Amino acid sequence: MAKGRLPTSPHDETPVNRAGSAERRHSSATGADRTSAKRRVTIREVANLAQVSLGTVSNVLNNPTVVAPTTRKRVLDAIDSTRFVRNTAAHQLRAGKSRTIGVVLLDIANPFFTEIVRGAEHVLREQDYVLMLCSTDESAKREQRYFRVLEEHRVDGILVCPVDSDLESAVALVARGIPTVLLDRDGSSHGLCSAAVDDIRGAELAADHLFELGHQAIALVNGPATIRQCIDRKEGARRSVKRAHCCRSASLQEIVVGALTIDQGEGAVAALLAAEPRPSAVMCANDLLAFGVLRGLAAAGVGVPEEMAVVGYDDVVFASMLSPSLSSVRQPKYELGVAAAELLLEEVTGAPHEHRAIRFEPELVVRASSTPRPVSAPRAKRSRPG
Amino acid sequence: MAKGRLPTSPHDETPVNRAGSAERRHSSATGADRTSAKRRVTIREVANLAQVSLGTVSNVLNNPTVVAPTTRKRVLDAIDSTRFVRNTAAHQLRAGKSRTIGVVLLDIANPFFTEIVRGAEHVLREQDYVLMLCSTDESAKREQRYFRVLEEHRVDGILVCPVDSDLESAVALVARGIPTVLLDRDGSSHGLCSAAVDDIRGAELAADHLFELGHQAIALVNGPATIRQCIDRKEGARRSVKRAHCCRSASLQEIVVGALTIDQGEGAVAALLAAEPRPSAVMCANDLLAFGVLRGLAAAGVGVPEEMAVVGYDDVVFASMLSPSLSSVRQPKYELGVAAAELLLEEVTGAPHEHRAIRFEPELVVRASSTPRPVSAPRAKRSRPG
DNA sequence: GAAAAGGAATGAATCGTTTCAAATCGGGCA
DNA sequence: TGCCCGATTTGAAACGATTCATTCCTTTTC
Repeated sequence: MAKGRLPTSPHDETPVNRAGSAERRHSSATGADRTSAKRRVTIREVANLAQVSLGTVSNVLNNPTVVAPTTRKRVLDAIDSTRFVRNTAAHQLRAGKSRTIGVVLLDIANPFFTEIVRGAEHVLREQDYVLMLCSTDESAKREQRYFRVLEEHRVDGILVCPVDSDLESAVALVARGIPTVLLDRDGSSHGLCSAAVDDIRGAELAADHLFELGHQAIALVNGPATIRQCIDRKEGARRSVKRAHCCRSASLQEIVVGALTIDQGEGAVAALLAAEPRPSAVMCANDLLAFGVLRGLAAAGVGVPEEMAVVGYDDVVFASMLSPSLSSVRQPKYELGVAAAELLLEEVTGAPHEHRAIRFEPELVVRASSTPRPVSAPRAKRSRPG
Repeated sequence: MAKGRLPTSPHDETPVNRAGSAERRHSSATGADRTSAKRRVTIREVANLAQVSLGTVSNVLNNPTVVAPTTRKRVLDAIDSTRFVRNTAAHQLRAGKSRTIGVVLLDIANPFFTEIVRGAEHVLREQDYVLMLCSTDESAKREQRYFRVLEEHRVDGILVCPVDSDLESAVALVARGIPTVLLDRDGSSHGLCSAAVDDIRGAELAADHLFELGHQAIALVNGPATIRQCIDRKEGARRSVKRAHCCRSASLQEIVVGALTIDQGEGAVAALLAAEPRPSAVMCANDLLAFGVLRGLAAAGVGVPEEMAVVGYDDVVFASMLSPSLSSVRQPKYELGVAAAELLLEEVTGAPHEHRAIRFEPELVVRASSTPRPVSAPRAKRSRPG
C-alpha cells in the first residue's frame, strides 16, 4: 500500500547526501493489539450500567439541567467507569453539526499563514471546534479536491485563502450552503465575509518608500496573476509609479515567478539583474520571495542595499533577523486569523449576522535592506519598536 | 457568542500601535441564505432518480466492479445531476473508518514542524486521508484535550510529538486502540512506532564542533526537561564535554527556558552573559531559540562569532539566511514526516506490520555563526553544498 | 425442457447518537 | 381519596450511509 519511494520535498530541492535511516523492529506482535482493540463503548452500555434509558444519558451529555441531580451523578459515574467517549460521527449524523472547521490556505510552510492559523485556532478552540488544515500550494486543482473532502466531512464552515483571483470557488461553497469566510482577501464585491488587509495600499507604501529614497527604476518580483494578492500589490506599485512619475523619471518592471516561495525568489534574480534599465531597488510580493532574492543577490555578489534595495511583504517574524534585515510591509496576521474566525463563528452559530468585510491597514517597517547606505552603521538595532 | 476582546498573540508580545480595522457591511441579508441552505442530497434521492435501490448506489460508490456497466453509468449520471456528496459521518458510522488522521505537534509556527507536516501530508493525501492539525504549544493539558477530541472524532490514527518525556500519553492512546506513531521521538522503549533522529548524536556533533574550535566554556540554552528532545540534546552535550575534558578544561552550563521559542531565546541572553565562567560559545536546543539568542546578542552588542559562537538545532530553512548565518544540526524533516506517515498507514490499513522505530542520522551544517573569525571574510557564501 | 449456475439488484438491518411525544412519578390541593 | 400538574424519564423513530442474505434473471448444461 504505502509507496516504497520517498517523495522528495519541494522545499529541499538539493537533497545532498541524504542521511541514511535505520530501522529497529520491536518484539511486540502485530495482530495482537489489533484484535484486542476492544469494541468501543456506546451510550447504551452507559445507560445499562447507570440503570437509565438512552435518552437520559443523552440528556446528561447535552442538556444536563433537565435531569435530576442524583440521576445525573449516577450517569456521570457510569461514563467515567466505562471510559465512554462520544462518537462524533453519530452525533453529527443526527444533530447535523460536526464542530469542525476547514482551513484552506496557500502554503503551510509560510510563517505568514501559520500566524493566521494561530489566531483562528485560538478563537475556535475555545468553542470546541477542531481545525482541518489544508495547504493548496497554490494549485487550483488541489483546492478543489480539498473543498470536496471538507464538504464530505460536513465541516461547519471554511476559512479560505483562495488560489484564483475570481472568487468563484468560494462563491460556489456558499452556494452549496457552507458558511465561508475569506482570509487575506476582500470579499465585499461578491457578498462574502472576509478579513483582509488593503494590499493596494500596502504596495503603495512600499513603492513610495523606494521612490522617496531616490530610486527611479524599481522592479516588482511578483507571483502568478491568478492570485489576488499579486494583482493588488502590482496595482499599488503602479499607482505609486504614476504619482512619482510626475516629478521625475520613474519606472516599474515586473518579474513574474511561478509561486511565492524562497526558491522562486532566488530564481528571479537572474532576470532582475538582466533587466533594462537595471533597477536599483526591488519590491517583492511576499517575504519568502524577498528571502530568496536576498539569497540570490548575495550569491551574485550584489550589495544590499547599496547596489540594490529590497523590500518584502508580510513582515513575517524572521524578516527582522535576516542579513541584512528586511524592510517589509507588516500585516496584522494573528488579528487577521482572529477576525476571520469570529466572523465565521457568527455565521456558523446562526447569530444575527450581516456579511461583512473587515479590513486592516498595512504598515511599512523600514529596516536595513532599504536604508540609504549608512556607511559606517552601528550594529543593526532591533527594528521592532518597544 | 464571539468574544469581543482580541486575544493577543503569544508571538507578537509588543503590539505596537495596532493597526486599526474597518468594517464594511454588505447589503445581503442574513437569514436569507441560511434558510435557503437546501437540505443535503442523500443516496436515496440518487437511487430514486437512477431507478435503482440504495444498495446499488452504495455499490457504485464502493464496489464499482460488481454493478453492470449500464447501471453504473445511470447511477453516476444521477450522482452528477443531483450534485450528491457523500456524507462522511454516515459512512464512518457504518463502515468504521473516518479517513482522518490527527497530527499533534508542539508548535505549528516552528518551520521544523511545518516541514514534517508537508512530508506526512504528501503521503496521506495520496490515500485520501485528511489531516486534523493540532498545536499543543508544549502544554500537556492542551495535548490531553486534543487527544480527547481526536478520539471523539474516531480518527483512524494519530501522529504525535508528545509534550512529556515519559511516553504515557502516547501509550494510553495505543491502549485505547488508536494506532499511533511518534514523531521526532524514539518509541522503541515502549513498543511504539516512531520516526526520529538521534538527538544525542546530534548534540554531540554540535558540542564536539565547538570544542574542536577551541572553546572551553560552552553553554546550552535548553527547553523544559519534560521534553524528550531537550533531555537527549543535553545528554549529547554532556557526553561531548566528558570526552573533551580528558585533554583540556571543558565546561558546560545549562540555561533552561520555558519554551522553545524566539522570545524565550532572546530572554536567555541575560543569563548567558552573566554566567561564570563566561561561555565563549552557546548551543541551543532548537533553531528558534538560537534565533532569539542571536537577536539578544546583537542587542547587547556582543559579536558573533568573535565573542560568542552560536549553534542551533533543526536547520530550518531560515537558518542559512540569518545575520550571521546560523550553524545548525540538520534533521531530515520532510523525510521524517514521510516515514512516520507510511508507518501509520501500515498500522491503519492493517497491513502486516511490526512496530518499529525508524531512526535518521543528524548532520552538522557549519556556517558563519560558529566559523572561527574569518577576519576579512569575503561576502558570506551560500553554505548549502551544491 | 428442466435444473443448475452465476451475475445483478434488492431492501431490511445496522452503526451510535439525538429528538420528542408519551408515559410515569410524586406531591399539592380540593 | 381523587385529580391535576410539573418535573423526570422513557423508548421508538430518525440521521445517511454500508452490509449481506435473498430474490430475480439469464445462460449454460445435460
